[in-house]
Amino acid sequence: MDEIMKKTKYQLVAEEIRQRIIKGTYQAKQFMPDQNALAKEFDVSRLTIKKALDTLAREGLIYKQSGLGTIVLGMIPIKAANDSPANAFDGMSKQHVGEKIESKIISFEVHFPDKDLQAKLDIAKDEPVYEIERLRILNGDPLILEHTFMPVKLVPGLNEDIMHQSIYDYLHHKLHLKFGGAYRKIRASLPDELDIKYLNAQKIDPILEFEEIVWLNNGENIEYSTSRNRYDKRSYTVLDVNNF
Amino acid sequence: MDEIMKKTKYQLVAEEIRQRIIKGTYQAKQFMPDQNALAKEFDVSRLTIKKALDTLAREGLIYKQSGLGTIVLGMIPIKAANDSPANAFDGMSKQHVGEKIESKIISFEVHFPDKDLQAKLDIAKDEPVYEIERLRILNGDPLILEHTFMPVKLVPGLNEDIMHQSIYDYLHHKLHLKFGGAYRKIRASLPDELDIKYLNAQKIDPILEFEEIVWLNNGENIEYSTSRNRYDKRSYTVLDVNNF
DNA sequence: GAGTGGTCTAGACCACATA
DNA sequence: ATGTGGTCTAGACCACTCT
Repeated sequence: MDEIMKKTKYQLVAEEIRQRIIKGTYQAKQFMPDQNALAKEFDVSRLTIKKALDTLAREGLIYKQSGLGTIVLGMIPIKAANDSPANAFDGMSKQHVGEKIESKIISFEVHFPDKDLQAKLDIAKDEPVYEIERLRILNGDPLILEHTFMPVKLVPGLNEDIMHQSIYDYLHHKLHLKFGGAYRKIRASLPDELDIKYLNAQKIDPILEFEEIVWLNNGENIEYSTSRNRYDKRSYTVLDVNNF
Repeated sequence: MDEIMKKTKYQLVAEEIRQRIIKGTYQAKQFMPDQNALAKEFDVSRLTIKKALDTLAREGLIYKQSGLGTIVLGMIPIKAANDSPANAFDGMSKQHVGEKIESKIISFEVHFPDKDLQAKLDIAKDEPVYEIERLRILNGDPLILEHTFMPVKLVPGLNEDIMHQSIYDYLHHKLHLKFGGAYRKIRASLPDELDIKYLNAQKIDPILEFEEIVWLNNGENIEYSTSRNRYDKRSYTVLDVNNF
């Protein structure tokens, strides 16, 4: 485990109900007990039950319908192991535990941001930024080519040693920064020279590209980056649920 | 407007605060008034304020940090007009109001599902399914090639006339079905013969592919589909926020 | 009409960040 | 120590779906 987290009541309730769904105590495509019954059983208020069910609904395990009841959805058949879940802030290391991750640094520069980058990072024109190109290698196979910009003032002491490991760990555990959120844009694109050189992409191999802005819990933008994935190695998943 | 919806208190509060952020009454990268002050001002309970702020946080307008306060994030610089938002259940028509949408039907068949499709739609092997291939054309340009499977029992009376218009409207307004949620998988892929023929894709043009399962509010799966987008025409956006 | 989930309140306590 | 947002309660009313 990463950190010891004190669980709240609704998290404990959610965990128990999740187990019941997985174990089949609550069958897929069937109604669960209603919120009042669950509140009585767990000896908590109905609102606490509702929060627990909200959590499970966001995971796609159940669907709540006002006036009707709560239906168990169960497992989703197109999920796969190499999907990156939509809400993943952890670095690659957390998504590929027990696998071998290497990083090759292609370039590492500092300069002033141009107009476009000033807007994306929301910084002044005289705020220096790091520009990093890094190749992430999973079990010996080139997987992602990252192109990252970060304000120097937010990431003091960044060096090649850190970049060979996990930048995420450095930000999180050494600098004690916390991520607030991220906005991602996903598209397909043609391979460029760098992709061909480093990702071993063929001239016609499409690239799955992510463009993203990440901000901290205090609202400052910490990163603007594009990352280019080999099309045959990665896909991305999103769960949309009504009424949230 | 599509439907007249009675707004709840927290939706009204959210709307007012959203306006204040847009108008600049609450400045980006600054703290908003705290929840108690807002509760007093709007004369509602603090929980109602919290629900309103949760809504805005999910939109990426603000970020809440326990022990600190609520920070206004403001507009996100990499958003663009042709992005499809992550939570879009509306058909294309709702996303492109005032633009000309046509549909060309490439094939329309009925048959029994194979093992794979039985799992994806969660139906028995003797439940007939529609199989539809449709080209969606926006303002004269081929945009999306859809390949859709739907159980016949859930969509009675489907015909070519409806498919030329909006299937979404037929499901929603004629059959009064309601979508519960969707699970989407996004990847880049190589163009196949159909893409080249109908999307006017070149042999090397990558395709942005969506694979999705959609379920109704009663938990039944209504659709399994793959849709293939011209890489230069569409991108997809996702907002991730911590603590939800 | 009966039963479901959604909203809302007033008040309480807790976890957390800053000073 | 103070103030923030997060959780939790008990009870109430509402909107919705099905019979």
